[in-house]
Amino acid sequence: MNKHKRVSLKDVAQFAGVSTGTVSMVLNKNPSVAEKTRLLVQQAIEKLGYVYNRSGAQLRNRRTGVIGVSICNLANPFFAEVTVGIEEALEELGYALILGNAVESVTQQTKFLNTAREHNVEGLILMPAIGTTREMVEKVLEWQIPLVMVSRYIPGVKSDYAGTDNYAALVTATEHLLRLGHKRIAFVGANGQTTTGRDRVRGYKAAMRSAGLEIPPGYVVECEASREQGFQAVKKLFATSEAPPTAVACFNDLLAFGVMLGLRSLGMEPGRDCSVVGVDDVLEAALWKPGLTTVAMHSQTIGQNAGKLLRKRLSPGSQPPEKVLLRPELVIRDSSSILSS
Amino acid sequence: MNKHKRVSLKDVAQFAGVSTGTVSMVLNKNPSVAEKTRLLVQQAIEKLGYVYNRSGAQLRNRRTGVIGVSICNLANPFFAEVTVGIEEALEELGYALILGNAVESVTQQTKFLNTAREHNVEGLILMPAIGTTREMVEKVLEWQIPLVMVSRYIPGVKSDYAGTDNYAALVTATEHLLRLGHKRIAFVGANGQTTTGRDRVRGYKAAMRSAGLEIPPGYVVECEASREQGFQAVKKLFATSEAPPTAVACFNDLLAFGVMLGLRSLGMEPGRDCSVVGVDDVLEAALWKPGLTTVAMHSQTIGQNAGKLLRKRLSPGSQPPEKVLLRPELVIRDSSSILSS
DNA sequence: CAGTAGAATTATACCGATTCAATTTATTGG
DNA sequence: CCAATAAATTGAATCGGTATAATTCTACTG
Repeated sequence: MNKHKRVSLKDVAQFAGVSTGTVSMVLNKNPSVAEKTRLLVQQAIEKLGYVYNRSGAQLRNRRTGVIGVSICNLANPFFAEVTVGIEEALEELGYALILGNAVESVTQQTKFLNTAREHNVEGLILMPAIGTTREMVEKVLEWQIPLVMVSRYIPGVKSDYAGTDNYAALVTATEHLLRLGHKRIAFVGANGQTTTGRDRVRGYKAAMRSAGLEIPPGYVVECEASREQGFQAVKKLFATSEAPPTAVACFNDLLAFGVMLGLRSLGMEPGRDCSVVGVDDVLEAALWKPGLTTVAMHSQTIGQNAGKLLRKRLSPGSQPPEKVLLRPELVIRDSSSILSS
Repeated sequence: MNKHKRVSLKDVAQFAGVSTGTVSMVLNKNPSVAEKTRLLVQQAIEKLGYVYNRSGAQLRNRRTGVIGVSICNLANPFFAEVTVGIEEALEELGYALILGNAVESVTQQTKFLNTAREHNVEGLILMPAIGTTREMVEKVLEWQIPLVMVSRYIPGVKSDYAGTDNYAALVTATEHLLRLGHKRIAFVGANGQTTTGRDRVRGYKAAMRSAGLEIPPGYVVECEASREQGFQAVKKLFATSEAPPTAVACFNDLLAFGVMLGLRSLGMEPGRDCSVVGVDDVLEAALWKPGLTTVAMHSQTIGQNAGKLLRKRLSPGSQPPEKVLLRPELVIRDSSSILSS
């Protein structure tokens, strides 16, 4: 109502004829306030159009109700989906998210983490950007702010972690192709920059090895996880190898999309002439033609788990760091099929 | 360094042997502090490991350095990209973003906007969720917090707005097809739930009308924006109409991909037997065979513009609300061609 | 060298809520 | 009906900065 000066708790108290302490208790649903006065205060709040001011509160009682979330790359649908899960889990508990997009730059990431600290976040969720070192994270841990790492981890760092088993994901994907009779299986998207990348390549190699298969040279294509790079990778794969692969396991769905498009541009039909398997099961995967066979990483659930871990960490009593690893799940669609010939 | 009690500005002042006011001035880069004392204070800050506490500051000087961003649906890559742009523009100015994902629910949206207000955000950026009414937005405007709407708008609401001209996008797309000689042009993906949807259909219809063409019944297909729906839409389009279209303008690229696949499944080659045009210019568009002719909407730039508008609105002096509409840009590839026959 | 403009610094009230010991009011048992 | 106890309320100190008026320190002029 009032145009110029914001209504403060003091104004409400005055209007209702009680003390500020009482109003505060009403706002915090303190049971030791009489029903009669509670109503009185509530009416005053209504009447004056009072808006709770967290700045005042948080100064006194260190609780800001804010969580910092550092995202390695928000433009990547996978991490966007993880973020959705985090938001969902924490919003429910009344927390607000302050969010930073590192765009895979540790400088940006550090800058954001420092800002978050100044804003007195009660907890931090970190999807480490490429190049994040153990030292960096340990410095943050010294701040004594509850920290949960998500999706990627940093070896040796003692902290909560939520993710999906990347190693198992590529074992699953590769074994699926093996079961369909494929033997010449390539891997597109090798990338040693993150744990995610390293674990996935390891999974692929392990599955091939335990099937007793050699990986021909050139079958492991290093590249970034984008559609274009997948598109390029296929060309390389089919141009140079004497014996072209009959199936391609990809680092993630984005790459798989690129690979499928690349196959088409070479006159091959994905799923028929060459099987393609992705990882992530982003929303789009089901909408492709052919539908992409992929390994669901449950991005949104990862986010929710991160939220839950943080919630545990925020409540009093200190437990040792916990790692919550989801089991990846094979989703069979039409981009993979039995090897014919 | 200190383990238990956080170092405050007062501690720094004491250690450096100056007053709190001086320390505050150093922190705020106030030029009227002597170089000598500035260094002294800086050293003390370093030594004690002081961390700036915004809670204290914002209480006094109403500046929180926080902007609230309400996203209609973060899982949608288009809006995620817009968010990236917003982050980029505001992070640069030292603002932190508090973020809410409405998931297309006005209840969630309202809840978030209220929280943001309690957190004393200095500005709000709103991508309205489906079902947002004029009344809702006008209530927010009454809060006197600078507000910028993005991508979608609410007719009749007086506020800053950043987006790309959706009407022009479909005029451009349709006129491109008309120039190629097409007359029987269908539209796939009509959807009246958002201004985006309504404006695009309007653009298509206007272009057809000003070319003096009637739109045959069944030529405007209502459906959701997914590949699968595009795939289905084509079948409907070619099954029921006596005179099948020679070109299809689509609500967005995703649908266009579905349409292209649908055409193939009917034995037609997109770009040769039927032209297809999309909207958005997602990364994939260039990789398809044939490359998708589309209208670039520059999602990230929209976000940056929103950030810039807000920055203007935050600086003193009140101008009338401003609408920044990007000009969509036609990107011609191979999915559209001259009408032969 | 006095006088003074200007630069640098300080002291203190203040922002808006919370907290908790102290006080007032209500309730109950004898 | 009073004392004892429980319930409800109050008031002032407090959190950590910032603003500003007042003050001290410098440097320069005539």
